[in-house]
Amino acid sequence: MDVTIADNQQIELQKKLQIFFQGKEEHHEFCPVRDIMDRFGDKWSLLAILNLGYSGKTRFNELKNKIDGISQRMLTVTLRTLERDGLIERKVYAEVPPRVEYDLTLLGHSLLRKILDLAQWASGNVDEILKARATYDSKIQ
Amino acid sequence: MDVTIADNQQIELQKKLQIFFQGKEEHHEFCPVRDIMDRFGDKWSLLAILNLGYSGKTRFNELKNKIDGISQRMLTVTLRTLERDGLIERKVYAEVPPRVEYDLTLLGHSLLRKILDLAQWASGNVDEILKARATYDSKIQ
DNA sequence: CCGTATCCAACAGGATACTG
DNA sequence: CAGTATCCTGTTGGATACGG
Repeated sequence: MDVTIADNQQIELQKKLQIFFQGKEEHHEFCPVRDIMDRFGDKWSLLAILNLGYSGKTRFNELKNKIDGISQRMLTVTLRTLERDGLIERKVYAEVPPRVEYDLTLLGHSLLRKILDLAQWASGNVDEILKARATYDSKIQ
Repeated sequence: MDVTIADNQQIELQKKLQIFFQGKEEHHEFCPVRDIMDRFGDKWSLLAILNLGYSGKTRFNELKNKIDGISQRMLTVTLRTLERDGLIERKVYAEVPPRVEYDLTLLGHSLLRKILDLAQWASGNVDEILKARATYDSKIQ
């Protein structure tokens, strides 16, 4: 047999793709997945998760300082959404002044790992992408 | 020594996080990475890449039919952006009527693999997330 | 067949002011 | 301190019509 590593990778890839396309005329059927992946799209979710992963248990204003440029409103909205999805947990301490601490859940940590994989890919390919953009832009002028 | 697998994973995680936070007061410094990851956020890029990965070389209207719900405008916009980033390539055949074929580049294929990893995570955790949402919603009415 | 151009609605998200 | 509430703007993306 003369099966290369590349061939095996290709077969593996097709298998995974099958999972998402099998027997579905309507491809938007796997929307729950998209729904979750949309969390990658909003402006602050990734940064919130990265910062919580980096710093661990963090208070509201502390987090606000770490995530540069985020407004109070958007931090609240972002944290609520992540909490609702079970990715972070919110602990309120009955003190005066009030203290609220946020931290990743186990689920959140498992997502963090995936985010870092992705960030690693992006980081490793940013040069090639920027080069591609430059080439493209110079051609269409 | 009594270092568990979990401990090692944690250390590995912190190492990766360091890469993105090292010596940066301003965390938005690693924006090129975010810039790329924003492609995950828009409404159609992922579906375009998944479909191209699944079907290989595909024509414009063929792709339009496969990606359910996409408008002509958005397919054009999406494909242009992906082409500019060097993730897909566009081949025009000088025929009448014109024929245009799109396909993933090598870079696009490498991104496809990451997307599938992510989709696999999402797919594997969608139940837990939906359960978390239900719990959250029932608590706050 | 494969687009571009134009217009328009919906929504994400910023600024600001106020509260338990 | 840790939020809500309100208002307002910019961007995303859909619908439609037209062009090479």
